[in-house]
Amino acid sequence: MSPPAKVAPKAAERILATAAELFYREGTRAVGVDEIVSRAGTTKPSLYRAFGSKDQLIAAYLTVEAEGFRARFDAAVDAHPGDPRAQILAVFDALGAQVAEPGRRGCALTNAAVEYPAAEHPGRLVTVEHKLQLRERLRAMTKAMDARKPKKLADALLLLIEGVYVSSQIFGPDGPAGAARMAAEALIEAHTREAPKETA
Amino acid sequence: MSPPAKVAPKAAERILATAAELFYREGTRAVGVDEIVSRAGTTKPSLYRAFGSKDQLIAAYLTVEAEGFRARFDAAVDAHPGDPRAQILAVFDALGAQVAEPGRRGCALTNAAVEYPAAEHPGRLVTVEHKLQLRERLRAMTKAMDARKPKKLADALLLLIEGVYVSSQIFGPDGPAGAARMAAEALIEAHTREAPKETA
DNA sequence: ATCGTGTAACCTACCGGTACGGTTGAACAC
DNA sequence: GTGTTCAACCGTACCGGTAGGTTACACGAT
Repeated sequence: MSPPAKVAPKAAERILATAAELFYREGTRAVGVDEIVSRAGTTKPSLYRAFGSKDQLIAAYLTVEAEGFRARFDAAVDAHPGDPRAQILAVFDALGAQVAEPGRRGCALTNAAVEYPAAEHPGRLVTVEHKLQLRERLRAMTKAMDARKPKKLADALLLLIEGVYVSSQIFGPDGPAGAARMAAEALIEAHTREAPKETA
Repeated sequence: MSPPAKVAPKAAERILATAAELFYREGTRAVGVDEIVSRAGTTKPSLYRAFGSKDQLIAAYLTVEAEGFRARFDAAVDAHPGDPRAQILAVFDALGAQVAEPGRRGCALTNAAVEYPAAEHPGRLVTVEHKLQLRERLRAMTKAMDARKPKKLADALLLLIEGVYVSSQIFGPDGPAGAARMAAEALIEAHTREAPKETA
């Protein structure tokens, strides 16, 4: 009477969920595998059978985080079909709301890249690919709004986004992150205004 | 004939210099005290006599980094006395040049704050104070240029600065950091333009 | 029989931190 | 000049704890 129903969360899932919470809160380097498995109510062999190594567990955690980011990004975009300017501003609104949540500590992907400078680290690879995707998506949107220099505008917006992520964890809730949306508007305006010399 | 001349660099100085290099390159959590003292040609007791703990050594390292930042900031500001707009753009130029240097990995202070979420960590305290100072200095400059919303403009510029620092270590030299100066100009322009209707 | 799991022990390496004893050099009395 | 003293400064050797990672094996359910 329960076709695909697994009521028992598998050990691997519990490990990943527990690791995600601890990794995000304290940083991946600060959390040991012993703590993860004991909080997940399982044991080290299960972790190593399912993920191979701590580094690969970190990569799996970051992959989940990247999917979450994309989901929020898509939600903001889908709320304003055909209006790239409104889409980007919605992204900034969602971003502002997210970093204001208690317990938030910026972007898990970015944080991991800071923690692991080595280019070959599995977690870093996930981060780099994700950020390249983000850059591309922003570029597509700035092109769609006929910005004068779409790549520059997209990069400027990306700087704001990363700035929001890191500054929100250094300054508190009243930090510079609150200026992001207005800045994004101003940058978009500056790149799309018909202005001094005009081009269509 | 050489009153303050010490040709022999003391152990503490060597430790701090070595630690600074390793900490910046690899992250503070990735570097053990054993590696520091062995590369510095000394031993652990010297480290603990001079700095008390690894955390305090990290704080000392970050203090040095903060002084370096202030020195570069001052140099950019002093190059354009009485012209806050040019001062800020000079800061962005210096920033762009700095993060383009090989081996650079963003802001040591910011990176440390990401590594240590705990508010009480000595290194984090150094970072938070330094960033608050930076915010204040930017505010003073945006006020001096009669920006319409000087605090918002200063915060937006701060977001760009942090964005440059973190994105430069995720994307390579062709990353979004290259858009920072232009974005800063646009934001300053937007905050100082003589309103929708133009006047010179 | 097989798969997923937990038990329990074990490994090497390294972590941050310390008790203690040696070396040096300037200051002093003679 | 010589001998003594004393405080910095320093290194040897070591501590307990924990890190990530591995092994062999037993168990229960499908």
